[in-house]
Amino acid sequence: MTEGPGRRERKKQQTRDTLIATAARLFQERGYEATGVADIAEAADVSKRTFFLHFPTKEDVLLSDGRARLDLAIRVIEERAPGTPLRDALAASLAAMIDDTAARDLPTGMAALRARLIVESPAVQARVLHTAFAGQARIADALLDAYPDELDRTTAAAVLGAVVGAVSAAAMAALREDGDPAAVTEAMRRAAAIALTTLDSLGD
Amino acid sequence: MTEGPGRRERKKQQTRDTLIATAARLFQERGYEATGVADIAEAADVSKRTFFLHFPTKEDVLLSDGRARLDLAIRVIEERAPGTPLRDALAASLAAMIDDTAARDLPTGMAALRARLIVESPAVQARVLHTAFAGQARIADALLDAYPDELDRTTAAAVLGAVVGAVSAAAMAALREDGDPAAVTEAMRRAAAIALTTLDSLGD
DNA sequence: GAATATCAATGCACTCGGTATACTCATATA
DNA sequence: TATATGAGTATACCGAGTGCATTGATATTC
Repeated sequence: MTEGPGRRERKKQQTRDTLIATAARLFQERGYEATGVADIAEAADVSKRTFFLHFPTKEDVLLSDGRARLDLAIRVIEERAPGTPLRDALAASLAAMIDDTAARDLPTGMAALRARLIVESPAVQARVLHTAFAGQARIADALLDAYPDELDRTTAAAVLGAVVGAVSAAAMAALREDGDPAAVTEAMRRAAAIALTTLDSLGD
Repeated sequence: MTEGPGRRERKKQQTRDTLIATAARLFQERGYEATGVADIAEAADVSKRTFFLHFPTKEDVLLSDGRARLDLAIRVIEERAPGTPLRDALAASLAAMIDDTAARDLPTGMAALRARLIVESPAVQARVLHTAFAGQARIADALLDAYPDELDRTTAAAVLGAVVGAVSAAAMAALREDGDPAAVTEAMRRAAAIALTTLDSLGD
């Protein structure tokens, strides 16, 4: 009895993977706006209805791995070593996300595609921002749980907003200037470092 | 010959104002999602097509005054007194936006409505974020123009991202906790102050 | 091993935001 | 008075996303 998911679950996952790969290819070839959900479904040989069974919106097919990355960031905070200072926990959480992106997405070219589409499609941009914002709120909650004596809810939100805002904006600026992935990653790290200084002034 | 816009222009403005007022009322009464563009147009006694002649999307009818506020922020930076330190210029720009919001929107109830809709409608939330992000990039450009020796493009983006991100996240958190406008404004000011400390570490 | 429950996927009709086109008519201008 | 402009209209259309009833493969129970 090999554990693991059964055939049904595996087929479901396969459908999902096919949809992601197909969408990525079509977006690459024709551009985001010019590719309809019906086209993706057609090319993946499933119904349009099936697409929406797997992804709530067209944009989400691009952000499929975002939740895993968010979980990672939160886990880093929750599983910190006892006595870890707030600043270090947040820095580690950020670094984990950036490293994970660099390690997983950059080689596959997914990061590059996503970057291109973020720059060229306002709809994607809006969706990414919204997702990031929601994720940042969850991290803020985790941080508040972990350091209840040093933070209140609004301050936690402000700190996370500053950090995520800085990283996002820097990444976008770097993307627009030159798309080199290494340069973008470096810009994100620098922005994170800058924004983390907000924590140094908290005990006033 | 009274100067000013002619009758045509006045009627156009009137149509626009009617649309904004009608939309606000309907959103108030029925909620955002439950109100269609067709409903708004119908209630304002114009065609649906006319609505889209005035506003590019349904969300934009709520954000009609955003551009003026952005122009204000940029003007504050451009018209700073010679020798004003970077930090003070940015702080003044931010304060001007927050004050303008408090002064203009809070009395009319428009801020309260917008706040309610931001919290309850993901679509509005995404649109507001996107607008804020685009605006923040323009302020970053203005800041870069004003202080070319102290900033590079990525750093300017990071700093503005931190500030706007902090203020946005804090405002949202305060909105969710209790909708009191004074509390929200106060949270925004505190977040701005926190995020501005990023500037203290720039000369390293 | 047959009966039954579950659930991914389907087909279809529908809503709604947004657009294209071709038009009307009041207002502005010469 | 003649002409040009541009706000608003009617209509048909597109694409994203949903509701609903159905099918068929896989999982579970007896």
